[in-house]
Amino acid sequence: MPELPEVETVARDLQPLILGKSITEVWWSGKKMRLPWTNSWDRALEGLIFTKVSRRAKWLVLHLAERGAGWDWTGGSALIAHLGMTGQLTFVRRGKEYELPKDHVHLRFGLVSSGKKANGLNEGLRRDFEAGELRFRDIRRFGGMAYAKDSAEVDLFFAKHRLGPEPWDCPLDGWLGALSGTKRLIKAVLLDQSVISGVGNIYADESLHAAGIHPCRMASSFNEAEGAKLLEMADSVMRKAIENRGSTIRDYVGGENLNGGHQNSLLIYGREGEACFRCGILVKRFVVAGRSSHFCPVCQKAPKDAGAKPVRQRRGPA
DNA sequence: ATGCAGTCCTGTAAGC
DNA sequence: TGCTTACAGGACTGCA
Repeated sequence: MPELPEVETVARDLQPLILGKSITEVWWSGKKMRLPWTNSWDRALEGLIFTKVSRRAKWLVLHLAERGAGWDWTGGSALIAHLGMTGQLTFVRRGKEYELPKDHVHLRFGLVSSGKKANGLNEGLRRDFEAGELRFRDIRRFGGMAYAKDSAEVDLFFAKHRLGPEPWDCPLDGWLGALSGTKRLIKAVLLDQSVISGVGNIYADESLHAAGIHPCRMASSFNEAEGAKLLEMADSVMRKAIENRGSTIRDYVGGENLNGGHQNSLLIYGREGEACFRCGILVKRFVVAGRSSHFCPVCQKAPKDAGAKPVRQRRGPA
């Protein structure tokens, strides 16, 4: 499930692979995605050159320039992608297409080297100028891609989605204000992209565990130290996950179709019934804020009025 | 205005 | 063995 660290890994992988390449053709499966593709974008994209790959929260931004535009130019048009739950955005070298799964592929962008010498383009990043295709694959189609024809449209797109700051950009006073000003459980607040962006279910559980806070705590019950601690843990948990190239629970792959490595470092998510690494007590799982939530009943003390719905224990093999 | 439940979507695996 | 059903969850919609 791609969250900020997974999307950051895709961005870092893709940048050197597609930088300086131009789009020769666009193919769409015709299947409806969460972010609906529009046929008329195909013609507009042909001939455009990738100049930069960036990320905002869980969104990927593939910046494009018109042929002849300055190489250091990063404004202008862009392809914006969200990976949803099972989205994969990878660069596939020509001739290697059939080494990768071809089911559930919804968008393919044919790419060739622009043939231009780089003026100001970081030579170190251009390690590969082979032709190939940028491929969007998404089993559940909760993700999708959109084209924004200029920087104003890119800005409008992100304004519409009302993304809050990422953990490392989140001012403490704003965060504490958001906690005190809501009647929601802390788990729901962590997952609210307009309050703090980039955190999904996995890293919300990891952050709460690292901070020793139960997911059913009312956000408004936090004192300053608790709020600061949680923000600090969200920051460090995400940074470590980025270092490990994200977590592959099932379908996530980076921009080079490689699995992440952080799934082996998760301390609480997916560990129901296993011993807490800190205290040895068995990890529990409840549905909180409509999401499966993993926590340690000792390290993360439950509030007296915890109102989570118990989840039926999954039986292992007989 | 606020918060919650329901919805989408398909592969996987539990359970009968 | 084979079928049915529950589950995974990001972001949005609709309702109370």
